[in-house]
Amino acid sequence: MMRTHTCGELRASDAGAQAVVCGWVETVRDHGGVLFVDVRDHTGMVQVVAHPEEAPDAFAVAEKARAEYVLRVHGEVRPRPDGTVNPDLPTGEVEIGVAGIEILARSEPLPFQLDESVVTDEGLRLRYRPLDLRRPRLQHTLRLRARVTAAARAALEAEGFVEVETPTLIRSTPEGARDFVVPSRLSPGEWYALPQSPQLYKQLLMVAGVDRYFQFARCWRDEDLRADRQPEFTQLDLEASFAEEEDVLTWVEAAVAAAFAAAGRGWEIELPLPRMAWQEAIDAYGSDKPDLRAGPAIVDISRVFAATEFNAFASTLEAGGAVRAWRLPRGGDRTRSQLDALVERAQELGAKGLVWMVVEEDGSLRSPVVKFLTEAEQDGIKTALEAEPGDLVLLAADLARLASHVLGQLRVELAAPRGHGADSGVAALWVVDFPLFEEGGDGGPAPAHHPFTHPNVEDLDRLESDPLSVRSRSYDLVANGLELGSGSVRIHTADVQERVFRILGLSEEDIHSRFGFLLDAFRYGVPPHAGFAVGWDRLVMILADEASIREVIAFPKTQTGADPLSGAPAALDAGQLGEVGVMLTPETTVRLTELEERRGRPHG
RNA sequence: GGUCCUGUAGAACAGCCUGGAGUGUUCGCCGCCCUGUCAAGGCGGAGGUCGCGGGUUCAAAUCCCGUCAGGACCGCCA
Repeated sequence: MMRTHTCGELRASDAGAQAVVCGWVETVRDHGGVLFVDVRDHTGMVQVVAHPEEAPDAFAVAEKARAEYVLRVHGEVRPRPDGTVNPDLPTGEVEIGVAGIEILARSEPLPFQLDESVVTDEGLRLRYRPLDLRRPRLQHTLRLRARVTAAARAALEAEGFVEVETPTLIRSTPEGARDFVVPSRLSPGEWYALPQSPQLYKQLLMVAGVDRYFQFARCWRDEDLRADRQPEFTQLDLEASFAEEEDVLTWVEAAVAAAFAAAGRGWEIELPLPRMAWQEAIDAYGSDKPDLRAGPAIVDISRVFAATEFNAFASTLEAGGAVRAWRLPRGGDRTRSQLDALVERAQELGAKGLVWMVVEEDGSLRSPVVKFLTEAEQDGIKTALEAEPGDLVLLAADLARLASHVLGQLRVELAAPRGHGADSGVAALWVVDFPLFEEGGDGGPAPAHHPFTHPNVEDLDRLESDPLSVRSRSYDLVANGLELGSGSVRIHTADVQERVFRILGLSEEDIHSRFGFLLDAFRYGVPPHAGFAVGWDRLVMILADEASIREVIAFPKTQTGADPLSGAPAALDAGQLGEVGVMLTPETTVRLTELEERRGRPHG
C-alpha cells in the first residue's frame, strides 16, 4: 500500500493512528535540530516533524528534502503540542511524527514559484503547465469542472437524453467560422475539416430516431483568440425531437442549474431564468449579451428634449437619432480628467460625443452643458434615470443603436465586476426573439444564427418582403455579459427551408454541396426538432470566477494559437507532407527558414 | 489586418518620462548557524545577452525604427 491517508484529510480524531502519506514538499523548515516538512497533495497539506533523536535515519533523509521533492512518509499522527496548533490549516491540529521517509523523486529548482501570491508570466506558466496545474487554485478548477460536468450529464440523462459521439474528421462546410483542416493520406489533395460544432450530425441523429441527444463535444474554430475564446473548446451540445422552445429552455435550465449547484458556490440560480427580447437587450443594454450585474439599464430620454434649444441634441433628434442615458450609482466622485477620459473612450467606440453630469448633494446637476438645458429638461433627466445625489449620468446623442452601444460598453467597463476573486455571483437570462437574418458583408441577408433556424411563425409572411424584420425561433443563454450558448427550433419542412435558402441567395449547387447530405436525410421522415449548445468552458469560467478561459482548460493555447508546452504548431518534414500531397509555397518556406534561424534549431 | 500594454538575475518587480559604470528590492538557489516552526529565523555567497536587430549619441536598459514573444481589445468568431 503506497499510502493510508491523503495529506489533507488528517484531523485531531486521527491522533494515535499510524499513517503513510505521499505528496510533494511544499516547504522545509530546518531548525538545526527539529525539522518540519509540509507535504502536499491535491487534498491539502500536512506537517511532518522529524527529530534526530526519535528517528535519526529518517531525519537524515528529511534534511535532504527540497521543494517539490516527492516523498512517502510514515509515522504516528499526533496532536500538536500546546501553542503550536495552526488554525489556518485544516490539518493544523495534528502532525506526523516521522518514523521513516522515502524520497520517491527529486525535483530541480522550479522555473517559477508555485506561490499564489506572485502572478507568473502566462507563457512561462504554459511552458511548464504540469507545474502550474499543481497549484491549488488550478487543482480546484479542474475538479470543479469535472464536478459540474458530471452534474449536467446526470441532469440530462434523467430527462432521457442519450450521449452520442459524432465524428471530428468531417467535411468542410464553408459557412461561419474558418475551419481547421486536416489533409487526407488515403485521398491526397482532399481534406477533412474539424467540426465547428456537431450541428449537422445532431440533426441527423434526430432523423435517426435518437429522440434526445447530448454530448460534451470538442469544437474547433480557426479564428483569432480572446480572453473568452480558444481555438478548440467544449460545448454541451443537445438536440431533441418533438420539442419546441419551452422544452429546450427547460432542459438547458435544468442542466445549467445542476451545474451551478454542483459548483457549491452558493450561486444557485432561480428558475425559470428571466427572458429578454433581443430588441430590448440592444436598446437597454447596448448588447445582445447584457450583463445584469452592471447597474441600471440605459434609458431613452429623447422625449425630454423634444423642444430643446441645446443644439447638439436638437440636431441629432431632428436627424432621426435619439438621446440615451445611463446612470452610474455613486459614480459622481470622478475627477475632471477621469470624466474627460470617458468622453474620449466614447469617441473611440464611435460616438460623436458624450455628455457627463454629476448629481450634486443639493440635487442640482454639474456638467459642462447644463447651462444649455432648461430646468424642466434637467428635472426630466433626473426623473427618467431616478438619479440620486452622488450619481454620475452619461448621455449619448446619436443613432439610437449607436448611442446604446456606446453607453452599454461604458456601462460594462465601469460597473461590471471583473476577474478572479470578484465573487460577484451569477446573473443569467435568456435573450429571445433574435432577428432571423442580419445584414451580411455583401449587403444581403445572412443567417444571424444558422440557416436551419426556424423563422417565427407570426413573421413568416414577411419572409420575402422584409426579411430583416423577421424574428427567429432562436434563443441565447447569457450570464454575466458572456454568451453562454445558443440554440433554436430547426426548420424541418422543405418549403420553409427552400424559402430561407432562396433569401440567403444560395444556388441549388451551393445547397447541395454544403448541406446535401442533411437535406437528403430530411427526405425520409424528419421529426420536428430543436436544440441548444452551451459553451462549457465559459460556464466553468463563471463558476470558477476566472477572467480568462485559459484558467479553466488544462492545456490551453496562447493568443497566437501556440502551445508552449508541446511546441505546437510545428513544421512537418518533407516525408510527412509528401504522404498527404502537400507542398509549401515559397513564402511559407522562407518563413520557416527564418523561424529556424531565430530558434537556432532545425525544423525539417 | 489594426490599436494598446508588457519584456531587466531562476521568479515577481523598481530603474526608462528627464541618456552618464548592470544599480537595487522581495522571493527562490548554494553554504554555515539554529530543537516548535508553519511565507521559520540569522549570517554569508553565487547568479545579468536589460527579449532580439538596427539607428541617434562622446555615451543607450533609458530616445527612435524594425522584429519576436506574452497579454487586452477592434476586425473576425453562421
